[in-house]
Amino acid sequence: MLPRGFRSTFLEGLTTSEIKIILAAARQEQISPRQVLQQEGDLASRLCLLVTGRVAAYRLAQDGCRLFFGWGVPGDTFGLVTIVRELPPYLVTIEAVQEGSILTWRRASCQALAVQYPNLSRGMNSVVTQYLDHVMDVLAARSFQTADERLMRILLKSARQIGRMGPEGIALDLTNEQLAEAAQVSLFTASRQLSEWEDRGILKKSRGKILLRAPHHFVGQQFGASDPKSSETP
Amino acid sequence: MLPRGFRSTFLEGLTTSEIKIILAAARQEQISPRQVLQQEGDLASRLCLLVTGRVAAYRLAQDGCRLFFGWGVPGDTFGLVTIVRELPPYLVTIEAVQEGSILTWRRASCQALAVQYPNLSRGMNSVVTQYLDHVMDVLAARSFQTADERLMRILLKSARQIGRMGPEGIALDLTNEQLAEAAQVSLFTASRQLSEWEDRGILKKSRGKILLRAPHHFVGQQFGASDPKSSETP
DNA sequence: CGACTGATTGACTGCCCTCAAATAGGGTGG
DNA sequence: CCACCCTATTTGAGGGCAGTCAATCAGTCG
Repeated sequence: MLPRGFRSTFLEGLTTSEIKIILAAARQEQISPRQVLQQEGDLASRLCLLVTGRVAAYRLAQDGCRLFFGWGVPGDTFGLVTIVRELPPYLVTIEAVQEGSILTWRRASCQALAVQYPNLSRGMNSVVTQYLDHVMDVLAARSFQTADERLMRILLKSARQIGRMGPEGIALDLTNEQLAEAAQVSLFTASRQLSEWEDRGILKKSRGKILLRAPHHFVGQQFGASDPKSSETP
Repeated sequence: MLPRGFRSTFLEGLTTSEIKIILAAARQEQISPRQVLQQEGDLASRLCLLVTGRVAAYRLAQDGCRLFFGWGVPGDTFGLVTIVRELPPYLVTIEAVQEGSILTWRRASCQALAVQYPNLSRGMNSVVTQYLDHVMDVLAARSFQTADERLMRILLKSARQIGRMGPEGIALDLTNEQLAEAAQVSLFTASRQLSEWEDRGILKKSRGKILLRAPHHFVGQQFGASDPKSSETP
């Protein structure tokens, strides 16, 4: 039911047999680009585990501007708000950006499972905590970093999350627009900065794709962006 | 042990007798201004419930700049990361800004309680989810609102959280500096804007205090800042 | 070979931060 | 009661980062 090598914070700490039971309670579903898995504000009725594919998490401002929070990759979970008591609305919109598949649990079902398996409950807690940490990082970046630094940050983060390792470097399937949105930078600023980096040989651009050449060369250089936790080298 | 009328998301859904048992496992402690209850990055060893007083939650940037996330008021809980599995670091620093008192649980103790009382586990989940929602709101404000709008947003939010109702309006114990930090605005921008609002009669300033006159007059006026959920009037 | 979407480039603008210097509160000690 | 100090606050001038706008260019797909 799950691909080989599948890892998920959500299921961490559970035994194989427990996982089997929990998965048995789920429904599998295919997803396609532009499909909305959950909509911010709708009543939270189900919890999703992304099995394959890629999704985007964002909020809509009143003027229609999207506030992007991050990508979701296999192993990530959405709609965790489902298990709190008062039938609350989803906090963010989740939209598929690639073909893929998800597992879903209905509200009652995952509440029951959470009570029965404390480790599942803890897993959910871990996931929400990770999201909290991540959003605080994004806020810190938005507050203290320049547009260029944020852009590099996103490039490196995306490389780790959705990059495909190749002989010439790490390939990313991202348009300038997606990159700009993720880095909270205007489309033009992104284009300019990427061009400059291309001139410097740091990366190579093509339509809808970025090739990061040997990112280890410039990780942790002047960009405090890579990973604040691991950059404290004693 | 708890003041009359004490409410906390953390303890919601628990019976009185359950609460009694859970509180019995806690240690009470007094806190004073500038005292740090937990430090970002330290290993999470205890969970705190604020009983009385006021605290601030923030992160430190590498250059020492503080990134303020919000106030904590009685009923709020901190260090929830304590209950995840891998003995992780605290996500934020919590610092007292007023005299007050807290209840604390040690790691092992609250993990055991969480397993025994699923409703406590759910309560923790609710709290973390609320924080996540809040931080996403702050990020949205930072991204889409002007300095003035953010300032007004903080004024209104603070009024609800820590305002004291009086005959002339709502009194807030906040310095310009605290306000500026919370709104992610420079001290000077804050001062200027507050002066303008004072001229318009919207508020009255004195050293370290703000008096909001009849805030219902300008809530939801040109400021999309008040409360995005309730401002969607059909 | 069009048509469409994605990307580029330059010029301009504006919000808001920075810096410097002055001003005012409010408590303290004489 | 007054002089004093420390901190909070004000005000103006100047500048820079990055966003907006408009127009053009390039790559892909039918």
